[in-house]
Amino acid sequence: MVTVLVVDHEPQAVHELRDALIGCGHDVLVAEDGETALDIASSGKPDVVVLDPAMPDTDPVELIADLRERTPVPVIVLSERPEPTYKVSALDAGADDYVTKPFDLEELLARLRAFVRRANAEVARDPVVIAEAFTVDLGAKRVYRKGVEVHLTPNEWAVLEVLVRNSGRLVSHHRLLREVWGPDRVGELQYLRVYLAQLRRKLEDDPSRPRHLITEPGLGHRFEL
Amino acid sequence: MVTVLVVDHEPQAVHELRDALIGCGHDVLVAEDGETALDIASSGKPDVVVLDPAMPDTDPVELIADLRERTPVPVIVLSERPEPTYKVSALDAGADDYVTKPFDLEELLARLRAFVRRANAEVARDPVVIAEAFTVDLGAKRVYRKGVEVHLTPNEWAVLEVLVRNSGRLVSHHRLLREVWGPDRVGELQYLRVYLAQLRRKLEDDPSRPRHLITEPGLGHRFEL
DNA sequence: CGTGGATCGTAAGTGACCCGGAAGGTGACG
DNA sequence: CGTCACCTTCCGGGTCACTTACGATCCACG
Repeated sequence: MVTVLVVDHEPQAVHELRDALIGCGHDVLVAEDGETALDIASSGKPDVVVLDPAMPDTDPVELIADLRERTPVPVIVLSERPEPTYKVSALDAGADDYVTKPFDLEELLARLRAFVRRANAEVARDPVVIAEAFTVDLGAKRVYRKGVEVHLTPNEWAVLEVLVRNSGRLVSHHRLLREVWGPDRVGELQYLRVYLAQLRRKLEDDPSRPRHLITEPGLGHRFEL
Repeated sequence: MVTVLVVDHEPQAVHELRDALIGCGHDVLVAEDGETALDIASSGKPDVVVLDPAMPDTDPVELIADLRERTPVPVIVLSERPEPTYKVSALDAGADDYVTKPFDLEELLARLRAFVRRANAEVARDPVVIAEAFTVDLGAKRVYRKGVEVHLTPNEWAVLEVLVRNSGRLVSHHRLLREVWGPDRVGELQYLRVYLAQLRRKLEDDPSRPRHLITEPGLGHRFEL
């Protein structure tokens, strides 16, 4: 299963591309502006990003550079502009490929496959994370503590999963809320306090002095091995 | 230094490409048939292969597959044939990119850079900046000094991040204030003095004679490795 | 050489905000 | 009707951002 993030401001183009990709058995995420694209991409879910640089309020070259800074995910630029100088600046900003519209869908898919093949050759992801106090099986969606399974509610699991998939990295309040509760609740900081407290109570040896589920005041949270 | 293996049967095309690449400071190896190409590529020297599939006695798709079997080096196909089916079969055989002749030299060079960059990026995933007195992990948003983590407040981190991401370059007061505090507070120079002082106290060996966090009087600040 | 102004560095104080903990209300579901 | 998960509210304690004040340094100019 390949997860593709489509970044495009044109709803019709998004739908065409989306349907085509889903039809080929891919999983598709959509971002209609640069901000959302950065959030989703740095969540680590997409295996590849397909980007249409024609977006209002967003400098595409800057967006590519921002993406590249946060995540190693391959970026394919899909543009109407065939000028070589444009291609060069996009590629130098950190894009991995540049396809000119109108494009052949089969070709785009082949290029996608080429990148995914390359990414898979690099690392086989280990879906089981073993911390000092507990073990998380991301594939089976289960958590064990001292050998016995701990039951987590759906929200608790969602929070833990985001943190563990970004092990060691800081996850902002904003991003955590967006990924678990959706973009409408990004202001509800209290949710995070409640669920982090519940996770600590269930998983940490000393919930009042957490070893793995760390809060960085004012910034976000971090899962520490 | 990037070493490029040019695989082409046409001597004139080889020379043009060769001169252009050398002119840009690259090192160039040449193979005029598939056999030689496989030999050179599996020697491990080339960082990237540029392949013209128009060769007698050699099936280009098979050649690509053979290359891919022996070495992970990226392969860029450079062909006169723009038909998508051709591109698809080349990409699926293991090619990493497909450029149609006539091609723009700048574009080809940019695509080369993209592959080389990616190859190098595999080693250094998270951007980590190591200064003499301390280490900054931009991905994890953490700072270490003499091996132990130093806690930074959100504002302290924001200032440090902007400076480190522009390592060596001068960042104006105006820009620093805008990026950390927003466009409404670009006049509050005192903020910068306070937070720079705090950062120096936490990170520099001799805060009163800073080695890394430099003030350029009247202009702005600079992070020096 | 002396003086004044501008810029910089340092040190506190204070109010606002953020965090953790606890607990109650609500709706879904069996 | 009981249970479970989710959301919401309240509160005490601690941290941090911003402010003010003052001394140091540098430079221009008389």
